[in-house]
Amino acid sequence: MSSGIEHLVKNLPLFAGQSPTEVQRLLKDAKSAGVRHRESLFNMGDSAQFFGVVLQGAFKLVRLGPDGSDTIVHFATPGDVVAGLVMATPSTYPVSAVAMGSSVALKIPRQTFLDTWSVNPSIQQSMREILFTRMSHMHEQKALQKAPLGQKIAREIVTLIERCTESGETFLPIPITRQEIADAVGASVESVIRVMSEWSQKGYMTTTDHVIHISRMDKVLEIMMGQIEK
Amino acid sequence: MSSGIEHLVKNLPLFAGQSPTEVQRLLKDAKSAGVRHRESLFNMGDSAQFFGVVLQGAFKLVRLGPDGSDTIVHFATPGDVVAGLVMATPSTYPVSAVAMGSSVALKIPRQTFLDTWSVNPSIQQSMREILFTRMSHMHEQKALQKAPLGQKIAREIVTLIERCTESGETFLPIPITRQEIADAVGASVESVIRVMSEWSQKGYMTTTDHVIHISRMDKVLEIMMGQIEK
DNA sequence: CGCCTCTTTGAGCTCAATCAAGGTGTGTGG
DNA sequence: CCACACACCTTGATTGAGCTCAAAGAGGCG
Repeated sequence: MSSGIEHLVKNLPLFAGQSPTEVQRLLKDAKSAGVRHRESLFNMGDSAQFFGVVLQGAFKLVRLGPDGSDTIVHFATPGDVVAGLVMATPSTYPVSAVAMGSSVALKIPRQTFLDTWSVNPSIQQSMREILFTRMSHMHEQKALQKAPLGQKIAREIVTLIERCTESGETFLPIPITRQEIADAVGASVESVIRVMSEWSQKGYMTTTDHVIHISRMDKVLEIMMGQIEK
Repeated sequence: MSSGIEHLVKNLPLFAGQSPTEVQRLLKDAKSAGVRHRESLFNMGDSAQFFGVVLQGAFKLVRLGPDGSDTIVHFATPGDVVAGLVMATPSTYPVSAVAMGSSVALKIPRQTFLDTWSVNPSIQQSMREILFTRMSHMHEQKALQKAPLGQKIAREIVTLIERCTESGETFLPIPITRQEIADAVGASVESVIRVMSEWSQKGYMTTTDHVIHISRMDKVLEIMMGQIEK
């Protein structure tokens, strides 16, 4: 464990209630890894030797479609566990984890998972909660399949902001491109741009350096709820 | 536990490797419940007092959209665990589980989960695998969002058949309506009918009493792979 | 300056949604 | 036994949201 990381780890809800010595054991052979923008923590298809806990920044979990276009399956934000489910059985990563902006993650070896994590009920509990959140999110998204594109985009942005910031903030602290939003909601870049440009023109939000700032959260929430047309 | 159920339980991969006495404990206060076609095992919003293990038939996990239309989030088939994730914390069911055809499920109280399941690493492992499968399935589905409707329907049917039958079978042993397929792939009934009617006319499949039988699996697989137009 | 990534805008087209109507089979009650 | 409701399937006509293709502007960087 490098210095300067401990405090980040301490604050993770994931480890809440664990004794310091137990945390030691849970992090046996763990390394913190800085990953630069666009670089990946692990790649789809690689043998899954470790799982990750996001400490800073964000990672997109990407699956390439058969045609080459890729789909963003999840945005992993600080506190999130990635590839936790694949540790159970020897296998390969089902997705790639690519950093969005400079990011930091703990890389924890599979063996530590098998030895320590899988027999710690409290950690298992935390991981179930994380999974549950992710699952709910996917379900909601599925339920919105037939909703207009604007609604999907609004929801994606809003929930991402909620997950990344102290409540009340109105900007998304991770750099995200229109293409990434498109990959996340299952739309084409052009369509995403058309929708979001309109919002910019109406003064609902601005984008600077790939960072989205919402100025009219009320309006965006209305769109998200489907109470507004377009 | 009623009679005639034991053998079903014995064969579940979920309990593989558990000693008989441990199985006893895992099933403390569990009841097997027969549920008739269209009736529900539990409803979205109800306080989550128990989770389920599907023994026979199938359950659709349904979420109602805000507009009233509902979305099928998952088809739970024998061996599947439903509402397993919500046992961790006291909460309400995030979906309804509705039987498709006469079905049977074990209802296992939350307390048993907390006492026994959550501290049994081997069971936890099995549940992780089940979750992983479900997660993969959702990811795949998300990756197909932009694929033509036929491809989505074909995939849904084929994977459902795989999960419900010994490998090699070519029919879906649970009664499913076009509406349900539509709700599962996120399309309108009419569109599903148009696609499937064409397949029937071409002799790829037949439907009798809501049971789908595939006669040209080769063709259906080609459609699923996107190698065929329409 | 050329290359790269990302954004933008326009034009045309297509797939699937919607609306509307009708058909079939089953159960139910008079 | 008929009538009626109900749940599901089918077909047609129309429409529109979003996709595709095409072209080009706007920063950042070696």
